[in-house]
Formats: sequence, structure tokens, C-alpha cells
Amino acid sequence: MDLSGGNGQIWAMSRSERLLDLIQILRRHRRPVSGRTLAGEMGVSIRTLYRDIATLQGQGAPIEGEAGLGYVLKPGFMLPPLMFTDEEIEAVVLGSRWVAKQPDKRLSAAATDALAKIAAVLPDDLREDLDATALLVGPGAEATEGIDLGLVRLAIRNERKLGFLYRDGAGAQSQRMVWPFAIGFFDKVRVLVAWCETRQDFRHFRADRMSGLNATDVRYPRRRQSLLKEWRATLDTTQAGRDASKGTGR
Amino acid sequence: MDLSGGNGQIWAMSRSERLLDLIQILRRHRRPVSGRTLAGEMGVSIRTLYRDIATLQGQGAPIEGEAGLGYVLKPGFMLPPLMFTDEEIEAVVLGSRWVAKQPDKRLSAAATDALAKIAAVLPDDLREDLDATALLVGPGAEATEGIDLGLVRLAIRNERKLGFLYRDGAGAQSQRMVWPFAIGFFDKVRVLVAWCETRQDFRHFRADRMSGLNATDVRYPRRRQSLLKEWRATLDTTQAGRDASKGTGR
DNA sequence: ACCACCACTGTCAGATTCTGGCAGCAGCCA
DNA sequence: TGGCTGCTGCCAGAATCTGACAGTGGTGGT
Repeated sequence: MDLSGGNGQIWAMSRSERLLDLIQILRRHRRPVSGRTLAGEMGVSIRTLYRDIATLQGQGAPIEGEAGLGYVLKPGFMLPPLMFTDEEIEAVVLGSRWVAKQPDKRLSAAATDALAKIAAVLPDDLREDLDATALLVGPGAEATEGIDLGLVRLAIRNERKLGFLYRDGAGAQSQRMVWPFAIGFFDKVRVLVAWCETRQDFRHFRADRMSGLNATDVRYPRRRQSLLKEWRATLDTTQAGRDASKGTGR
Repeated sequence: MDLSGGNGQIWAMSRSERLLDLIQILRRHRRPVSGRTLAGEMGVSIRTLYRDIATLQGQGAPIEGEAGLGYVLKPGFMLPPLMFTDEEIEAVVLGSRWVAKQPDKRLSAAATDALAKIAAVLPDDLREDLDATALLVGPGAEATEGIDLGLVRLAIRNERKLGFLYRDGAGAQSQRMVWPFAIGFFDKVRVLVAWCETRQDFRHFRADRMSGLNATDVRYPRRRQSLLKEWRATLDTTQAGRDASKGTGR
């Protein structure tokens, strides 16, 4: 039942579990960590730690060690072994293909890469099944947007202010400076959800009406999570819980 | 680089690799296989085989053994450890959420389950990132279909004939018997691609115009893969390669 | 009832692997 | 230069894995 998500069991780590833990620990520190520290945190000798690191690198984990500094895990994440139903894989692959067809180039490329990685480890028969089961959204949804949504996603992740020119439904232009915290993918259009400094309120902006994007380095003074929560609360009271996102299950 | 997709290396299997191999072997045989056979196929003693099976079961693998029969792996698949970029996970999760909002109940449920499994093993920070990054297609795409697309997918997977009533664009009704081999997910409508016995040609059918589904037990006399290939060839000559599906990247 | 076959468990010695400590080399920084 | 660090080779002891044997209980066929 547990599937090696085992964080905090009764200390009987069987190497392979320890390796996953190592990655988890590395993820937490984003600054270089010394081998000795890591070894201490895992209750293991330095020598063994070196061996573990080597093993992980051998498996493709992007861990980099530099003398005099320590270890850094390049952004990324190792998914432990997971059991999926045929239909679950089908769903995941179908979804990824949809994303791969989205206009957002960076996301699209990421989806393609993910697909390749998944396909690489799939048994042949299943791969063939999948090949046949999903022909994707063709031309239809290719809304053309003048801006790079990848930059917007970056701004969201780093909690930076974002400036741009917005043309509203009536065609009126206005200059905006906002605190972006979420993106909605709708049928034909993507929507940025943000706190608008100009209007001092939550606003959403259709990506195809935005232009002149200006990704600043200025961090906005709130936590993204709390903005999101607050915004959702707003929705609940005004729209009677029209769920915009159920999230990953919490 | 290789990531334990290692099939056929120079025999230095480190248990964990062997376990993955075991699952692969089990997948191939869909009828019950005796422990002795499995042990032989992996070049390992029966006792060890039993231990390996126990380990896998302990990790959540749906392997069932019955005395007098052998072992069966309930349909499903174990994904080995995989490295993903942040953006790749983002893409996969976003895609899965899209699928989760699709009208096809079974697929939708599968997507939700897959999401739960992925979310369960994600470190907290990443999970929060994802929570914020994708608000999904809201009401928009909920095309109502009178048929259960799950049945259609099943017929495709098992290569069974499918009967139904079709109402074409002009409103004319007709009874069809087809060999289904693919489903296309378009913007607002899902499309079944099949060889139509009535018309003796490839046809596609909008799901919202189908009714009176009759999933037969009769296997159609062609391989799904070859039908798919042939159909694609048709497309290439008539439509100058309007790609309907690039597949998993091979 | 009988038998062959099978899944499954316990035990135990030998093989295999893992681990920790030590020594040594090389790169980075002050 | 010295201190810190990554990294490798080596080796003995610890931990784990493996194979063989013995035994239990369930299933299907004759």
C-alpha cells in the first residue's frame, strides 16, 4: 500500500529507499551542501554517501559536486517507482499530449520530453496501445498569443511583479503592474490571475489581450499561496463555488 | 542515461533491477505462470523468486498467486524511477487535470487517481507550486454525449466490432457496424475513427452523434495497428500530412 | 482417495554485497 | 600555504541475499 513514499518509518532503510531520501534532502537545500552534512543527516558514513551519490548519478540524477563547495541537485525531481493502471497511464499520456499541443512553447516542449521519458520505459504492447488511443486536438485551439507565457510562469514561480499592456473587452488600452499567482487554461484562451496594483484588486487577464510584457526582478510582498487562497475565497462567496481548480487533491 | 530500462545488459542484476524485470516478464504472459517458470526465466532459484514476489507485493504491486495455477499480474504497470524537470512534472500534472475534466467518466477517474498517486510522492514545495499553476478548463468543454466512451475504448483495446446508430450532419440516421481503432480528442467533441463495414471505408464519427451503442464480442479480422497505419497513410495523401497524432515520439 | 502440481514458510550455511575507516590525490578558496 | 571539499582504492567486518532442503496446505485431474 505504501509504495516507498515512506517518510519516517521505523528505520530499516534498504539502500534504494535511502537513495530516494538523499534526493529529497538535496531538494530541500538549494545551496550547495557538503557531503559530511548529508552523511550526517542520513546517519551514514561519508564513504557510503559518496557511493550513493555515484549510484544516483549513474542512474541519471542531475547531481553536481564541486570540490570546496558541496553538492547541488539541478532543478528536477525523481519520481519513485509507481504503480499505474493501464487507464491511468492512458490518462496521463493523453493529457501530456494535449499539453504538448499548447501554444506555450516551453510547456509544450516539457510535455514532449516527459512523454519521451515515459514512453522509453513502457513495455512495447502498452506503447502501441497508447499510440492508437489518442489522436490529439488538431488545429482548433491554437490561439495565437503575443506574449511568452513561459515568462509569466517564471514570474509566478519566483513571485515577481509583472508589467504589461492590456486591452480590455471594449478595446481600451491600459498599463498594468500586477502580482501574478496563477494561470488558468480554458478552452481557447489562457488567463492570468493576479493582484492588480493599478486597480488594487484581483483581476484576470486573457493572455491574447496582453502585450509588451515586462518581467521585473521585483519580488512582490505577499506569498503566492496566500494570494491564491484569498482569491479562491473571493470566488466562493461571489460565484457560489464555481470551482476553478480542485488542485492535486487537497 | 540509461535509467534501468536495462534490458539485456551483461548480467549484473542488482535485485532492484531484477524486480522490475520480474514485472515485465509477468506482463508478457497474461495467463497464470508458475513460479518455477518465472524462476527459470530469470536465472534464479524458486526460493528467491518467492522472496522477490513477496517484496513486490509489499511495495504495492498487484501480483496474485493461487495454488495449482500460478501468478498473475492484474492489469497495470510499474513505472521505474524517473527523473523529471520541474516543468515536465508541471506539464504532466496540467495535462492530467485536463483529462480529469473530460466528460468520459472512466478516463476522468483514472486521471484523478493518477494525479493522487503522483501528488503523494511529490515534495511539499513542488506540490504547492503545482496547486497554484493550473486552474483548469472550467465549464466550457463539457460536451454531453449519449454514449459511454469507455466502452468504445474497451472495444478498441480488444479489437472488437462495434455497432451503433449514427446521425450525420444532415440529420439522416443510419445503422453502422465498424472496426474501431482510435479516438480523437478535439476541442469540443470526441471522434471515433474506424473502418466502416457498411461503407467499406475509413470513417470518423462524432461521439455526440452516436447512440444505441452495441459492444459486440466479435473480434474484427485485422490488427488495430495496421488499420491505424493504413488510415494515416490515407490522411497523408489527401490532406498533405495534417498530423492527427505524432504518437509517443518514436 | 490419490497424485501431481502449486503457492508459501522456516531454517541455515555459503556467497554476495554493503559499509565504515583509512590513506591518498586533486580542485577550490582564503 | 593551509583548510575544506570531492573523489577513488583498499580491506576487514557487518549486513544482506541466495540456494537447497524440508514441510504445510490448497487445487485440479484421474
